[in-house]
Amino acid sequence: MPISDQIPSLNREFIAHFGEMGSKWGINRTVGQIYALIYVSPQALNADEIAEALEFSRSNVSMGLKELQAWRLVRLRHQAGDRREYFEAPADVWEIFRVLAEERRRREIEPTLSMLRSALLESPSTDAERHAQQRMREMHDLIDRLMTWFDDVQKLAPETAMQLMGMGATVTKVLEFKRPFDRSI
Amino acid sequence: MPISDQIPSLNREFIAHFGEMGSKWGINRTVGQIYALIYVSPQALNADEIAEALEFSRSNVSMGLKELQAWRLVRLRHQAGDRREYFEAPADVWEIFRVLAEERRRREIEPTLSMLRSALLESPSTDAERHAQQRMREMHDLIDRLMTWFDDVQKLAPETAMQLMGMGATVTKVLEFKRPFDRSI
DNA sequence: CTGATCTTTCAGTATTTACTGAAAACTCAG
DNA sequence: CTGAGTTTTCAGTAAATACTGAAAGATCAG
Repeated sequence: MPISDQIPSLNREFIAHFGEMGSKWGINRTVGQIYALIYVSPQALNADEIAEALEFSRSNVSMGLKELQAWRLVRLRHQAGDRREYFEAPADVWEIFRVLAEERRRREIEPTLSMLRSALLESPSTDAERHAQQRMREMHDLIDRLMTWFDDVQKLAPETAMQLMGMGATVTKVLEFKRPFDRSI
Repeated sequence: MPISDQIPSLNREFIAHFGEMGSKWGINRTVGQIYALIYVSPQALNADEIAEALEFSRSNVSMGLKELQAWRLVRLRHQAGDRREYFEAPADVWEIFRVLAEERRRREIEPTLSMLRSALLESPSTDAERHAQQRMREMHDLIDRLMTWFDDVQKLAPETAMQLMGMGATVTKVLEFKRPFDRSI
């Protein structure tokens, strides 16, 4: 049964959107759609159901699921008396965000940081190199700072993090007020 | 003069890295390398210099620069008595981060938010649709919250934002302490 | 063990994306 | 205006990526 027969139009647009956006994030169309389908599904799905619903080849679904597992975006479950593997997306959206951020960090940020770190160990011999190294240091320091901060927030319980976000503007005001008295932070 | 002759090895690795990472971010290898070259360069570069240094075709450089301008990552300048266009990267790394975040938001987040908003206006008719809509609402609300918070931080002066980040852990402790007395935040 | 059921791998093909060279378009000094 | 210097466009080609079907590999009930 093809997607258009089985999936409500509400969900169809959601799935299609994830397919199109997929390439803007690091994943491809297929993977995006598989995730979207699982995300909105009320129960866990097996690979055949996904292949049928989205009209992808079985092997394509297998590869897509493998990638989604590597991203820790879907979870594998088994159902009693059924040998097939069922997949579901974690329910807590804050957890999803946290996992996504962690994975992107590991894949995209850390390699860059370590490249920068090793570049900063070199001794520049020309002015051009000295300038380049300074630029790299600035980039390194910003990323490093952002990551340290993110670490802190990531450790928070969801509710606390939400609180912190809700306070964005408030915290700012406190800082503005505090600055004249304490420049050490 | 090819890249290997002209560019110090320190910079070569930086440029190569940005090329490889390029595809993980939404840009391609060429665009990544052009940006890296401009970023570490002590002075603004023109298209011919870039094409020569990286051994890309002139037209490829032209397209790459167009894309970098669309991302607002490079700035166009003119030098006295020279008709050619010179390109440079903004010096302030915090500004670069801000611009990048803004662009990604505009291109990747906003379209998703508006898709979700319109899906939330539909009236679900089945249980499956009701469930899907609830999931979409959770996703919408999280993204919306993150964006609102980010708006607040984005408006800060760089130094204030840095302060705020430096306080990540501190603010948390304040919140943990505060919770028993005030649950309203 | 055996064979039924399910998953993964992979070589080949299709599709998409990136890149080039040639030509068109633009810009401005003279 | 003219034309030399410069940038952009675009059709064609090259390269990379995604997708498929067939076959191999697992797993497990009987």
